[in-house]
Amino acid sequence: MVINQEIARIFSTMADILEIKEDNPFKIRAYRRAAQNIEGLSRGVDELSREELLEIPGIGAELAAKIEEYIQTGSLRAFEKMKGEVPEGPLTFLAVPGLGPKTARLLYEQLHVTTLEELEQAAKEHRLASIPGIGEKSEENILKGIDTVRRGKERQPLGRVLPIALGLVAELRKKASIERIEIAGSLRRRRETVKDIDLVATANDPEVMMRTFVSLPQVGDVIMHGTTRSSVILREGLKVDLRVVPLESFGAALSYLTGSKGHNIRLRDMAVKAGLKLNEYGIFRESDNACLGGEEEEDVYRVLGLPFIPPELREDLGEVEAALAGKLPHLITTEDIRGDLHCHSHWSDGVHTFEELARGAQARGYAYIALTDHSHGLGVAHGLSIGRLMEQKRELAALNSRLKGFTILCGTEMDIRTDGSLDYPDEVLRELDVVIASIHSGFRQPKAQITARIVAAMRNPYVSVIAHPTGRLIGERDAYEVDMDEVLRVARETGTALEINSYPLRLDLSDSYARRAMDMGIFLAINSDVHVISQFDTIHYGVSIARRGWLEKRDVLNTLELPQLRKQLGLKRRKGR
DNA sequence: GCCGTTTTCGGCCCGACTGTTTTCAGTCG
Repeated sequence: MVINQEIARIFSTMADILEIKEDNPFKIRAYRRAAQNIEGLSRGVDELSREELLEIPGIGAELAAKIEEYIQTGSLRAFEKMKGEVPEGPLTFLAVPGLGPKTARLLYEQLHVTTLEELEQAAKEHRLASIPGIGEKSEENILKGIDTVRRGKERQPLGRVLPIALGLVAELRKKASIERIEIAGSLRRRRETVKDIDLVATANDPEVMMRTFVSLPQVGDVIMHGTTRSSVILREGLKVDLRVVPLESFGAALSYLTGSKGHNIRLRDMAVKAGLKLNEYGIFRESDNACLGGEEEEDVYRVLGLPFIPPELREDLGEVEAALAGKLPHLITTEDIRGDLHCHSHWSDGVHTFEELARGAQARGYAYIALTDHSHGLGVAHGLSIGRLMEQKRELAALNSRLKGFTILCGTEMDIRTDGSLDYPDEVLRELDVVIASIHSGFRQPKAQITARIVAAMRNPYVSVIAHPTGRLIGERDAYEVDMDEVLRVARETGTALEINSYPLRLDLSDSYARRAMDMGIFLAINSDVHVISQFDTIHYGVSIARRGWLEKRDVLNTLELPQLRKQLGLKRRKGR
C-alpha cells in the first residue's frame, strides 16, 4: 500500500515540523496518530470513501480533506508550505536518539549545522558545549546517537526478537531475586516487527536487580541506569528497557508498558472522566488518592468498567469500543489448532519422513496434518511428478491404516505457474484431500498479472487454500504487487481459504489482512509450513497474527476436527462442479 | 488536529532519567 506509506510519511514529517516549531503538542499528536493508523490500514486510502476515511481513528474532517487532496493532486499544499518554514537540518537531527526538537532547533540556530556530518564535526570540535544547556556529556551522547542512526537499526522481526527476550527473562530469573517478570511493549502485543524489548519486573532489591541487568554478558552499552528504570543496548544491537516496580503495582506497570500508546491514552482518558487517575503504579481515586487496584492488569480494566483486553488487541483499533459494548472477540489460542495443513517431507524440500512428521504433530496434540510437498514445477524444491505424487498417496494410505488416532491427509503445495496455469491437472487434484496453491515465481510481474494468477487458482474447484498470499519476507522481500481487494472478493465468492503462514519471516497474511478476511467471512488456515519438525512450534507466531486480526476459533479452518474439516473441504468441490 | 450520554468548545496521559542544573527543562516511552 504505497499510497498509505506516502501519506503516513508526510503526516509524520508534518508532526516533526510542528515539533520544531513548538506548535500545539496535541496537534502534533494528532498527526502522529493519524500517520500510524493509516500505515496499519489493510486498504489503500485511495479506495476509501469520505465516510470510510472518517471512520479511521484519529482522522477528522481536516485530515480527511488532506488525504483526498494528496490522492487527487499527488501533493499537499499544507505540507509544501510547512516545509518552507523549517530548514532540513533540524528535521534530520530528530532521528538521533536523545536529541529532541528543542535541541535540534537550538543546534541549527546557534551553530548553523544542517547535516548529520556537520553536527558530528561540531561535536568532535566541542563546539556544542558553547550552547547553554549542553555540556561535554551531551556532546558524547549526540556522537553516540549519530552512530546509532548510521548503523540504521530497523525494526526487527518478531521471530528474531522474541527468543532473545525469553532468553533474557530466563537469565534474569536465574541471577536476580525476582518476584514477577514479564515481557511488555509491542513484543507482548506480538507486532510482526519490534524496535526494542520492554521488560517489567518486581524485585526484593531493585538496586541489585538493576545492577544484575546492566551487567548481563549480552549487554553492550548502558544508556540509562536507575533504580526503577534502566536501558541497555545488547551487543547484537537491540535495545532493552527494564522497569522495576513494587509488587502491588505490577499489573498497572505491565498495562502501561504494554501499550500501545494509543490504547494507554484511551484508558487514561476514561480514567480521568471517571474521576480516577491511572499511572504505572495503579489506578487511584482522584478525590482522596485511594488506590483501587494495580497488582494485576485485570484490576485496571475492572475499575474502568471494562473486561480484560488481550494484549494483541491493544492498538486503539476499536478494542476499547468493543470492550465497552461487550463485543470483544474470544480470540483463538494455540490449543484450538487441531492440525497443520502445510507440511513438507523429504520427498520435496523437507527433512523428515511421513511417519516422523506424524509423530511430531501427534506429540503436539494434533489430530491430523496435510502433507503438501511441492509440485513438479518447483524444480529447486524437488517438486513431485504426477507419478511420484500418486506413489506418495499410496504410501500414505498404507501408513494411515497403521496410525492410531491420527491422519495424514494427502495434499500438495501446488505452484501457480507464471502464465497462471496450475501445475497439476484437475484429474490429479481430484485424487487429493487438500490442495494449497501458491506463487513461487514471477514476483515482479505487474499487479494485474499476479492478481489474475491467484484468482485463476481460486476459481479451480479443487484449490482449498492459497498459501502465503502476498509472498512477502519481512525485512528481506516486499510483497509482490497484488490487488488484495480482488483476491479477498474472489476468496469469499469461491469459498477458498487464505493462509496465515507462521514462518516468522512470512507472517503472511498480515494481521490487518487477516482481520479484513475474517470480516468478510473468509476462512483462514494457520499453518507452520514445516520443513523440519521443530518448525511445528512456530505455529504460535501465526496464532499471534490471527489474534491481532481479531480471529476466533470459528474463523480458522484447521481448528475443525477431521470429519468437519473433510466436510468443509468438500463444499467448494461440490459447488464447483 | 481530534473528539463528545458530563462538552460542538475546551479539553487532550503521566512519570523517570539525564545533564546541567542552584530548581528544572528536555527527552523518552
